[in-house]
Amino acid sequence: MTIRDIANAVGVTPTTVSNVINGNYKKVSQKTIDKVQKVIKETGYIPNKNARALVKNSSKIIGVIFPKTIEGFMQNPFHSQILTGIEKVISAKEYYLMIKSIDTYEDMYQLMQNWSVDGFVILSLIGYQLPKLEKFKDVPVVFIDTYYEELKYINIGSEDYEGEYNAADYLLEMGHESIGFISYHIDYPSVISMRLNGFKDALKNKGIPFNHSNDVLEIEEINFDDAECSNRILDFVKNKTGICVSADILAIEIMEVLKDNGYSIPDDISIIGFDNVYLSKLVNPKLTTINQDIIEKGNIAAEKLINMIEKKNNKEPNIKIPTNLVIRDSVKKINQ
Amino acid sequence: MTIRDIANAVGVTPTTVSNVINGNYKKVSQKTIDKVQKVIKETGYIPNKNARALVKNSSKIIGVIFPKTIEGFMQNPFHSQILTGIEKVISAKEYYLMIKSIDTYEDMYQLMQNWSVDGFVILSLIGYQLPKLEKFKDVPVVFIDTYYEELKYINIGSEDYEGEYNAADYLLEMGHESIGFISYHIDYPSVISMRLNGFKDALKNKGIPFNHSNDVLEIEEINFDDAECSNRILDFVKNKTGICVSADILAIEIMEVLKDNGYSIPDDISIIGFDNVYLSKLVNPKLTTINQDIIEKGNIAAEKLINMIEKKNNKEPNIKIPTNLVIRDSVKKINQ
DNA sequence: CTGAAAGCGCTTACAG
DNA sequence: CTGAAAGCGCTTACAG
Repeated sequence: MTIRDIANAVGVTPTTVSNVINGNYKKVSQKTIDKVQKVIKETGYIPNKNARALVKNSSKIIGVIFPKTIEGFMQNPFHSQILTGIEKVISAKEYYLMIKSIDTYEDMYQLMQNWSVDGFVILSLIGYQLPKLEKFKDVPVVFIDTYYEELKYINIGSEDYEGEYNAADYLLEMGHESIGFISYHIDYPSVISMRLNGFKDALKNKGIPFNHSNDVLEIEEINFDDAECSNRILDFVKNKTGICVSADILAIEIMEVLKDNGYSIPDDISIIGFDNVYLSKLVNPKLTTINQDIIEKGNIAAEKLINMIEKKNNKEPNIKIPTNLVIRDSVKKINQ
Repeated sequence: MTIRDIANAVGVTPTTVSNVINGNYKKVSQKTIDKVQKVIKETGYIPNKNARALVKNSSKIIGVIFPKTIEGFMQNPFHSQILTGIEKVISAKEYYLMIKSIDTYEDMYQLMQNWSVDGFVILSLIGYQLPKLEKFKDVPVVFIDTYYEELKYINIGSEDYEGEYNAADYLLEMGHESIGFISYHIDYPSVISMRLNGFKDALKNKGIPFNHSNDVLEIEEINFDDAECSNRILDFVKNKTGICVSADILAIEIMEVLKDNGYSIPDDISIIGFDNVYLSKLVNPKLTTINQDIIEKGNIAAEKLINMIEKKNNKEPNIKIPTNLVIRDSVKKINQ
């Protein structure tokens, strides 16, 4: 069933049918509009989007790009919450959602040109991976959690520095004097490196010395069956009373390792996370953490992108989602 | 940049370029193939997929359909694990992934016809929602976790009946004699109703009476701040020593409610879940549950669908992923 | 207000 | 082995 079939059934031309479908009502008489809409309704005709995209060079498709991760695409609860936020807005605004997890930007160009994708949301990609950005010139892009000095595109981030500053400061205020920072591999600049900066400055402002090799532990992946992995953590923790972990998921796994090795939390060691994922209030002890509204982050990213697409507006400002401390049960007050 | 530009640059016609792009090598001399590929490489030309989809009436897009849920699209860890499995296969086979969460099937038809989607994976939809299936005749569809007698399409499910039978039987074997079943709203037939059947038959085979209104509790949604919700759970649990919960996520929330109300698990009450989501080994106590390989389920769904698309094969058999009991810390042995 | 015609960028018989 | 031509289903100036 094509636009021509409808035209024949009504007794008009495809031009006229196209005009009513596209709401160009000034060009068509009310009588014709009614007839055409009636037939469309009766037949259940749906226009072919490929044909339309071909001629308009625009598809109403929004591409969402995730980094390929070890544990797999959506296994990261942070990613799935972001996607929840994005999907909600995209579907409300009647766009389509195409998803791809990529290793390199080449894969993304393909997607872009292939389908005349109208815009992209790009998640958590490391700055130095960014290619010459000129290639994007024509397609609106919104980044999420990407730090990159030369980034010419809007980024939706969080108060990473401020949040981790507050996390460390809270530990300090609770009487901890020897605290450490644990994270996944640290790229520079990145969400994690900004959080580390916040951690360092909190120490500095309280006059506590910082020594990277003693106070920072990078972990690729927690493997519960790997003694070496556990040992690195146990070793790191030995002379400390509190730990800032750069992400809740990692914090929760570290708590598991510690508990499995006889540590009691927070009595033996205090832990504070970051993100406030859904999980963090379900674990034991409930995780004290830094909250950010992840779904809202997805919402904003999608809204800004659609703004850029529809208003041809490329000067949307960067946005930082606020963070705040959520006190639960994983940090203990130390008597000084 | 179009196929015509490439043709001009090489000094051939679009027909020839199209043939080398599509691998019709018998129709082109090696010399020409080389020249065309060289220019394509140099220019970074990527064919327009919309044009191709328009003429071939096929897009290499696979649509994945999720039910709209209260908590939001990807907030359900079960859904995100399925998607992880699907995405892996789809991207390995060089298909594209379009995602939509829907309320009704109408939305799905749109997607299908709009983009000439090659096939669908449809998740967790309730049988009675299914429309007259003839509409699908032309498009391969794979269902996941859909029970429907007249389902003419392949379904990838799990051993829901067997799994819950084993869960209940395990509780019984551990000496529990008064046990209940808690789930979200029960549709018939559905994953949950099949699990309930397994629960009932386990009781029956041990000669224990079953009374629906006393032994089954349906909950729409856990609201931690709603006293009425907590009270229903506390009430239900009062005269029981063990509970089978139809899904880990729900089991974990119920444990929270019980713990908040002074229950100690498993000492005061034993809980067993279903699904073995990632979370279940991170909560306290670690949840005893029925394992199913959710990612594998996604993999299989995508593989079967692509088989159907490429082999024009509609006779793929239904598949049931096996389940098995995973004993952790949320069930206590009772002395009789 | 309506229609004829060209064109979006491909693919595919068909002729040579 | 190569090319001319038609067509996929739309939209969009343009003429009337």
